[in-house]
Amino acid sequence: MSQADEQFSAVRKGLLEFALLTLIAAERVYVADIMSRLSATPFATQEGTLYPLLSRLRREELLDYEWVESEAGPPRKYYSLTERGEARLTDLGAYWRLLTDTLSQLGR
Amino acid sequence: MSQADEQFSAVRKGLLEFALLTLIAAERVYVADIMSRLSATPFATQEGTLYPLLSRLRREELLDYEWVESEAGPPRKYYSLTERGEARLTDLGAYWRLLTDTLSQLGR
DNA sequence: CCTCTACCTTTGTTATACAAGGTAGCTTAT
DNA sequence: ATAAGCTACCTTGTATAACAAAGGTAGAGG
Repeated sequence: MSQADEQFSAVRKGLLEFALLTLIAAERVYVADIMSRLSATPFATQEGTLYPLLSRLRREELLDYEWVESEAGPPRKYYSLTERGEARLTDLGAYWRLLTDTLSQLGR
Repeated sequence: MSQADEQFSAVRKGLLEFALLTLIAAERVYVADIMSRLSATPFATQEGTLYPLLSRLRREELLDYEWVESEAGPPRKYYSLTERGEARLTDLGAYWRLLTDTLSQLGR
């Protein structure tokens, strides 16, 4: 995967937001969960990438969070989608399909 | 579309190479043809974007070209895929499917 | 010689990704 | 008690890359 990642990084770029919104829409997660869920996928990433992205999405009011006490250790920030976030995810899905359709039409 | 393009530019970014290889695999084209074929799609772009991309793909030996006389005006450079180019296009298609599958699995 | 077509380069902006470093709460062991 | 260690939060700085806009060369035809 590492070699492929190098070669296709441009394609993957910008899709982390899509992956992240998709994941958060499906599960209530905090950062360590996100890292873990993405680690086995092409979207595997670092904290230093994830936090700024989460901050941006929060500024755009696509995400919300709540503090949740942990059984052991410091409290955790669990993320969820706002209504705007769900709308954005829907739009991204539509855009993704548009790209797919366009690519398939260019191939004729 | 212009508003959506702004919002989703990160997703579109990096896919121009994929779109371009797909198009050139399907048709023998020169730059004006490419601009025209892409103009009605999310991949619409400028000469200043296209030429450097074509140069890079040629350096990577994914593309080849041949000069063809025009009935009127200067000769045109028609592009085609090399064997490596076709292999790359196949790989991109596989990677695209991987991304699609991953996204769909994250949404559960 | 003027215009059109077609080639291509240069420069600046923007966004992403990553690596490294920094703060602080909670638990455990001495 | 208190120090050490773990978990979890987050920021800063750097490299890379795509994109876009503008500018530049040159042949063919009227």
